Amino acid sequence: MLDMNLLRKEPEVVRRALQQRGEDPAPVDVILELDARRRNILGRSEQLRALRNQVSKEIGRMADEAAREAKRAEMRRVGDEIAALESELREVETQLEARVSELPNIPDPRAPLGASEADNVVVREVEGSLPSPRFTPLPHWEIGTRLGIIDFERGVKLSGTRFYVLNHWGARLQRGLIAWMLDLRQRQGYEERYLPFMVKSHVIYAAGQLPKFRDNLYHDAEEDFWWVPTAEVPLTSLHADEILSADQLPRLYAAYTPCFRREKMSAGRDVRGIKRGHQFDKVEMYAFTKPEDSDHYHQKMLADAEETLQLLGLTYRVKLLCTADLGFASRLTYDIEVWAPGVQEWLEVSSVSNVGDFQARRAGVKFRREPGAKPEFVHTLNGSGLGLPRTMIAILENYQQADGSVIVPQVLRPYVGTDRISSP
RNA sequence: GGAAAGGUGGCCGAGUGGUUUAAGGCGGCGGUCUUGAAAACCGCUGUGGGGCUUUGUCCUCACCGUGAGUUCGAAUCUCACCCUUUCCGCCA
Repeated sequence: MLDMNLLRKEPEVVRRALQQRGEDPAPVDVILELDARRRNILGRSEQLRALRNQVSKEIGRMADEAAREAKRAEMRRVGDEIAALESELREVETQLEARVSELPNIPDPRAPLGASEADNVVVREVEGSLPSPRFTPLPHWEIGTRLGIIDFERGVKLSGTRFYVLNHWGARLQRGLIAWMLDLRQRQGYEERYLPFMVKSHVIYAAGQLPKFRDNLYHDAEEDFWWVPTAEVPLTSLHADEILSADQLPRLYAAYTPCFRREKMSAGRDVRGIKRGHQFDKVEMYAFTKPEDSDHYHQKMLADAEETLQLLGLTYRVKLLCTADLGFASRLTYDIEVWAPGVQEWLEVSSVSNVGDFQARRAGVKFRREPGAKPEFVHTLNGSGLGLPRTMIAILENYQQADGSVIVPQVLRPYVGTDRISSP
């Protein structure tokens, strides 16, 4: 949610932001109009309320019954007027909020200007430690099927397209990765949280997934429950409507959750393999910081995500997203892509974003610099650390051997329980 | 799913239609006293919206779980809902 004061005082900043994102700036004018109407109606209704409050007190003290009844009749009319104004006010406020809540965040000036994802900027490429193979690497769906660790057919039997079953070492590899990543996050200073996988609609809203991205979410038809599309959603509201003290900041969290996405936007894309499923696992990093510290923790979070790939020995690159590719809530985002030689593709395994106060404003997360000081909104940051299926793809494809087996990366061996996967 | 009790400020807790401008206490902050601290005493101490010939120790509105209603006036009365706790039932 953008600050209404910013919209009033510097509407051109918001218009420019929308243009940079490739969106229509027209809603800004609609919003300013609604805001002016809101304040006009509010002023009139409050004046009448003040009058009624005052006269009501007088009525309570009056002795003369005739005068009393006259005042009562007068206040009945005032009451009707207030009711009319307030129903008008509610309508305007509903529209205003709907419009403002659909505005995306203002891009950071450091986000490169661009028209599409083609304008994202590669800021660094880091070579992994693995020797290049002397054979043509297979894609992970071949490796997984041959080893019997990924069962696409039974996934489809149970739940249809974009689902799969992991068998034995496949399941253990994923579970080991999750446990290892959570332990790594802890060493890096993040506190682990186990979270609800279904949340109320206000929680989805606070993270910025509603109202705009309703189509990509699974929703329980009978109750007000939404399946989380990422742990970022419940983490955003972990401190909703709280005022933290300055010494409680920063708060760094890590959480494992499955993620559920309808993928309506990418129907027919990436249907092969495990790259894009309706259900996938992820370890997420999240931070609440003072505004002046968010840049620092953005860099830390990026470095922490990168360390994951370094420890796995994988080749990756870091991209700075251009204004057109930036997520709805984000001001500045780095994507980390890992090289997968089987599918011959850079796979996005992490997205690390500084959201500024955008989500904090929606969720109502504030802090006080010192006792008695006026509460301010915190900044929030989120980063994948990492998405599991794509990390699995990278491991299977990079660590595959000529004989069809897959070496388990050194750091994962205690977690997975084997050095090499050569059969189910 | 059934029954009962309950939901008031950071916390505890009083408050059944108008001196409530939400008592009182705890906690927090500041001060007096003290070499320092404690104790004692004094003062301050919620959030959000709106306004401006005075940006202020300013004016005003809203908020006592949520929403609707009754009333000139609601924390207080009515209705619906939500949540919490305890017990019973079912259950991993």
